[in-house]
Amino acid sequence: MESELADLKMIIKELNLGQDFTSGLRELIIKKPIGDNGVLAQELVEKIMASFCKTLKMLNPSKYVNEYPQIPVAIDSSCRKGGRRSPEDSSGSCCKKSSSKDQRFCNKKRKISGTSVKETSTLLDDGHVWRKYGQKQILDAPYPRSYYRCTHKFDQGCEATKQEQRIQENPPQFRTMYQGHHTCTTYPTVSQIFLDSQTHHEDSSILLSFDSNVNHYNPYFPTFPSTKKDMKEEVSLSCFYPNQHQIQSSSSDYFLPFEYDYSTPTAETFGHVKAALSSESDNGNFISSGSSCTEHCMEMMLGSIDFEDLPFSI
DNA sequence: AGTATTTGACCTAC
DNA sequence: GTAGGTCAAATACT
Repeated sequence: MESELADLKMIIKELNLGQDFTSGLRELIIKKPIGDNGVLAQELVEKIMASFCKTLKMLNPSKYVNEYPQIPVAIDSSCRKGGRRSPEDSSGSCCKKSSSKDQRFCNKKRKISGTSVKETSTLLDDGHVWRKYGQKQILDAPYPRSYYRCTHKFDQGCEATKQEQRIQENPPQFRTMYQGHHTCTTYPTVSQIFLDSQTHHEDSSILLSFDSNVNHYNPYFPTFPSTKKDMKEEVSLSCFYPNQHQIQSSSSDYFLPFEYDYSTPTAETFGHVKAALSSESDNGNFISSGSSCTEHCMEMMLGSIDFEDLPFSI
């Protein structure tokens, strides 16, 4: 029995390694698309990732959750579909009152590992869709703490949660604590990638895609931007991170000339940026530049461009 | 009507 | 025993 458990642990460990390697490969492909086969490669990587997740979910016994926190563990949604449950439901079918209560707090162990804390002056959109499920007044804290879970907790078993709490009124200061990793297949928006890049890669760059062709498969931007307003908000948000904002792509339809310094906007560089935003093609439009874009530059861009008049369709 | 938020109650970890 | 995290009915919103 013990040796079987040891074997299972080894299998899960190996699968986790494979998952990590595939994740690394995905990042590489996203950063450096490999020509004509790039889309196919991205699709294959997504399928491999899905396969790893599926296998790990099947193998994962709940008692290993703490030892392998990166394993996505799906909750038995058949016992809690649709969020609300009528009182009579609790006495029937799979969720008898006692077992329901047993399950209710099965994940209630206070999470210590796998957390990250951010303190910001504003409550920024982190790119994920959260559902508020509680608010609590905390002892000796002047402001209540809000509890959020990933909106895909029940449909995809995503266990990511976050807590938000105002810690100061003037100037406003908020503390956001993230717990768990997103295992849902809703890909991050530009702002999320940007926030991640702040945490993990000092010199990372981002790609702004204004692709309006829904058939063009791009796993990181499946629906972006869904509206022109969304796009404006995404671009606006990036203004908060002026020194790290780079617009870059190696397979762009539109290149900003590299000989210009886009960190100091001039009439000339503005013309390039505006033309890039306004251009259109069948394969989608990309802006590419080796220069970083400063907050000032982004603000001026936003001020000078009428987003409602952009030619691509939504 | 469907979805999201609010909020008091409940339960567990400490 | 208490503080903090979660549930779920009620309520608000779209």
